[in-house]
Amino acid sequence: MTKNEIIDVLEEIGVLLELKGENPFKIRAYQSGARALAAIEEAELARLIAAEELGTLKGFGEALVQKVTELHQTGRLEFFEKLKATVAPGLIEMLEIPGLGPKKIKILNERLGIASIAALAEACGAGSVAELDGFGARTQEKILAGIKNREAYGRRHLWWEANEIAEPIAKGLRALRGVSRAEAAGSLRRGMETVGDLDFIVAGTDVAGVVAWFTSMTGVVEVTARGETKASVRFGSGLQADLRIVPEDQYIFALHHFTGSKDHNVQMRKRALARGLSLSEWGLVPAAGEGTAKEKAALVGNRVAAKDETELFGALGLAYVTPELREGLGEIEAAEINQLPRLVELQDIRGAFHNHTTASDGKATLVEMAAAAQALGWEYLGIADHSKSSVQANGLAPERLLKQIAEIRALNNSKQFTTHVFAGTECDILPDGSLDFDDSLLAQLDYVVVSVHSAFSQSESVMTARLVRAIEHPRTTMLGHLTGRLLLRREAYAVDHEKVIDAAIANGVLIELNASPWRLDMDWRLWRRAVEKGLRCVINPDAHDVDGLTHLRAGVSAARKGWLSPHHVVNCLPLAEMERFLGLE
DNA sequence: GCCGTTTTCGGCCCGACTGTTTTCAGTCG
Repeated sequence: MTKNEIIDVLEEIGVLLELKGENPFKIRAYQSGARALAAIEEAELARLIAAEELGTLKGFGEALVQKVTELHQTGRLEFFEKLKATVAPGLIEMLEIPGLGPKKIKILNERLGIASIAALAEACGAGSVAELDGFGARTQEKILAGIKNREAYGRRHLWWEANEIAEPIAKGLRALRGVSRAEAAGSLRRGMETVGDLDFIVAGTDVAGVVAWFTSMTGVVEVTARGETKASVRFGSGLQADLRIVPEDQYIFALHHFTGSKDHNVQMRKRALARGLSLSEWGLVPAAGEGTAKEKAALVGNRVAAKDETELFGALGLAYVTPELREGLGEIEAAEINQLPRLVELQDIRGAFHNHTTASDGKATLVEMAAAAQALGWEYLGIADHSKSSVQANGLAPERLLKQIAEIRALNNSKQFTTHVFAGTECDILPDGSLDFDDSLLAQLDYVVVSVHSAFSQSESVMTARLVRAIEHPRTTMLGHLTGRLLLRREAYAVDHEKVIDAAIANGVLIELNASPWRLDMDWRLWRRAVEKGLRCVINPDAHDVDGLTHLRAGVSAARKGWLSPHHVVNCLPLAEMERFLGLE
């Protein structure tokens, strides 16, 4: 069994033990065992097991050593099988309902025989839940609402949409009396492609005023918690937002803590401990001595002061790590030796290539798009409307494309805009990997984007061969949206990323980082290794209207998560160099 | 279940909030 599969088993054991009402510290032992495994390499685990040295891992005693060894060697664990057989699967699902934890689920199961969400809903409807000790009418209502909302509200939200809500809230918080600093933390701040909820950290004194403002914002449909220093609200979209108010001198620690990620925080705390310090949301304090972390942090002079995150990282001997990199994927090691990359920024981008107009399925004309690009300060704008096979997108037949090329040349000659317009196409990759236009037509264009818009359900090997064939076409400049995924809506089609990346490198073809908030494709997790192997990136907004050009920002965010520097991203080149790159001199 | 001794048991992270209680247990992060 692989390391990740073993981690999953340990975590599931933790959940099952929770439902059985086991000793919480035993549960934690399994959870920390899973975390310890996550921190080591697959090969290291194999070596430790072979050398019978697994027990040297912190948190691994006799029981965990035996269980992990058994899983690794046989792929099974009798203890786990037996445990699973004693817990109804419906109980695990019930943990997803807010307000229900293992204790309450256990009572529901033992007293009312409830073993599924359906049975729970029924019991709530009949009023029998409210009659249980420790339950009441409010709890019963909350459970029912939780079941009802699970479908609609349980889902994640696009970064772009969440950010559009978060930005004005952060601004509003900062404008409040008694608030010195306020920021959105969490996965939103890390630039994750989707976010679960919003976290706002506020440094301030007028605590009651902040809570009152937060819970009465427009768009709030429900206040799910309201306390002195914390509050939670829900918007109509189902998006939840949490607020935390802390004293000014703890703000940086709270901001860092709630920005995460969990893996990053675990590594940071470990590093602090190795230096005799304890890092938490309250501060950075000596690890030894009496008292809780909060009490220690409250002692003036005890806490390491940090007025910004640069000082926080500095206190642990690290260069500043930008939030996008805080995924526990080597950023601490790089920060330790001051080898973090100079990441690409929105201001580095000089233009982009994958954009549509009213000629195909865009909502703005060529002139409107050019005007918008100029307003954004772009040196160049590439127009790549759909090709004829994309009938659903009003793809251009050869005559219409020729006409558009002439229009673009005329627009450039007119000097109406300082932004130069490149004539391109988003040419369909047909199911067999051939392109939708003849070579003679493609040769008249400044560049060619090739993309898949049909036959999504091909097998991985067929799809991979199809993409590779298109990449090998001599007229191909860049590959559009590698996997065709639509975040939260449509799965990626099956494709061997490695083979496609290798083919792109071998043929000098760019792979696009499609900046549409629904795509962000190719995924940021693949970029770091790909550019190390020699791939070059182009960040394209795939704009279908004037506003769509601003999606570039989401693409830059994803590029930063992929450790990309300006020299990896060709549309950081100024116009003259870009023309040379495209062979247009 | 793990750990570290004051070395085989007792402690293990904890603060905030809610709802049900009337002094606190359960949940959440």
